[in-house]
Amino acid sequence: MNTSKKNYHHGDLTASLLNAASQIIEEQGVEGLSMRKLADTVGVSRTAPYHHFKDKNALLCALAEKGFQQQAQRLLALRTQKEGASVQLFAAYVHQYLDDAIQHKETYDLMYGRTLWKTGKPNASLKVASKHTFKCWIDWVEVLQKDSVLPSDNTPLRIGQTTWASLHGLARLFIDGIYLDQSDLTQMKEQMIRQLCVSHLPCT
Amino acid sequence: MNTSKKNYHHGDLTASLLNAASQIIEEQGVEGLSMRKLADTVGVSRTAPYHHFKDKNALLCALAEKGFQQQAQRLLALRTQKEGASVQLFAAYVHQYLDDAIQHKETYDLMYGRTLWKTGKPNASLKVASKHTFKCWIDWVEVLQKDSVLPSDNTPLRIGQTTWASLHGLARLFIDGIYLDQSDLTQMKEQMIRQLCVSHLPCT
DNA sequence: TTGATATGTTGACAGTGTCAAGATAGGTTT
DNA sequence: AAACCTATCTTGACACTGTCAACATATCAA
Repeated sequence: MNTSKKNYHHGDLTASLLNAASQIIEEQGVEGLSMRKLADTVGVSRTAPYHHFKDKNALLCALAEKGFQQQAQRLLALRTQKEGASVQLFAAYVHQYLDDAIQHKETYDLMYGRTLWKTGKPNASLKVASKHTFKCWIDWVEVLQKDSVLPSDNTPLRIGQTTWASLHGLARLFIDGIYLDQSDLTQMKEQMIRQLCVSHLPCT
Repeated sequence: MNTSKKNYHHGDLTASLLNAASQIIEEQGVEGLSMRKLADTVGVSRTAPYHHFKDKNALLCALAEKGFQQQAQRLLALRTQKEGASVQLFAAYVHQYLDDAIQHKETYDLMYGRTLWKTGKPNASLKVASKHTFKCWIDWVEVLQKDSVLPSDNTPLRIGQTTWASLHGLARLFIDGIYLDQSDLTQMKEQMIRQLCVSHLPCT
């Protein structure tokens, strides 16, 4: 059929490839993933994967897409979780976002790195998934603005863009190995929260 | 001699390689640079460059180092330039930093990308150069704190780290092709400045 | 002149992504 | 049941990559 591959020769190569690729990337990064090695780990010949993914790029897009879906779900969960003040929820999100990004460095890099967005061509469905994730973020930003957590001197889009850019930048510095001191991270996260929130400098 | 290569066979291969490589990278990015093509453009055989650079990595490090030196000089120039209020100077720097990063995307990526810092091993002298550039930044941050442009609720190091991370994040989003709308950039830069500066919310 | 050393060359090896041509196995149609 | 189509997998091949080893030569010092 179309969607569900039955036991042809391998079983379910599509899924096996995605799983193996995901693991290799988590361990060695995108640079460590080669189609040939991947095929070898799964136990098929070099070109077998090309019957399931047009390209190496297509495989990576599919992988990244899964990451975006997970992140979108996490964002939605946060919005519904109404217990606790918004400020603390936001602070918790910042911590979570960065911890998560750093714990899964390589996946984060796959999702937001130039391998997919610049060098390769992002898939149509990958674009959709990432835009949806971003929309979830913007929606939450709007709420945070109403709760006076984030500044209201601009549209939710702009505030969402710049605040996210800040988080992204911090994440990248650690992920790319420019900053390495994990001990700095905690303090930087807290400073970043102060920088982003309205309550940054309490007016009297 | 040691430093100045005279007219041996080629003339000055070291410099020629750096120039050609720099140009290729500006045009096609790091991914578009291959040692073989580079040697070909310069007009030598494939392995000739290896007598001037131990590695492809070493060549890239040398290239990035030049970038850091330029940036450090620009930072120093800003600090001595005392005309105009500090706030406006800082705003101008933010604009310049991002415009420059985006205009020379590929060089920026070389300097701060994972190609050098994560995948490859950054040179000893590259580390020195980048640290020096960063120190220039921190020194200026200290001044900006005293001028009440940047917040003083933390050390110059921390403030410097987080503010720079924000700029870096914004730069990366455009460089990596995640954001493409140049028209958004102007507004995002201005919002970012507001986010970073103390005057963000004027206290009455 | 005699070396030493810096610089350049060709040949080779292992690795990469991916196309083309052929084999086979599964499901569908007659 | 036989015939056929198509999804899947295979081997072979090509052009590309970084870089090592061995060899050639040009330049400078003794």
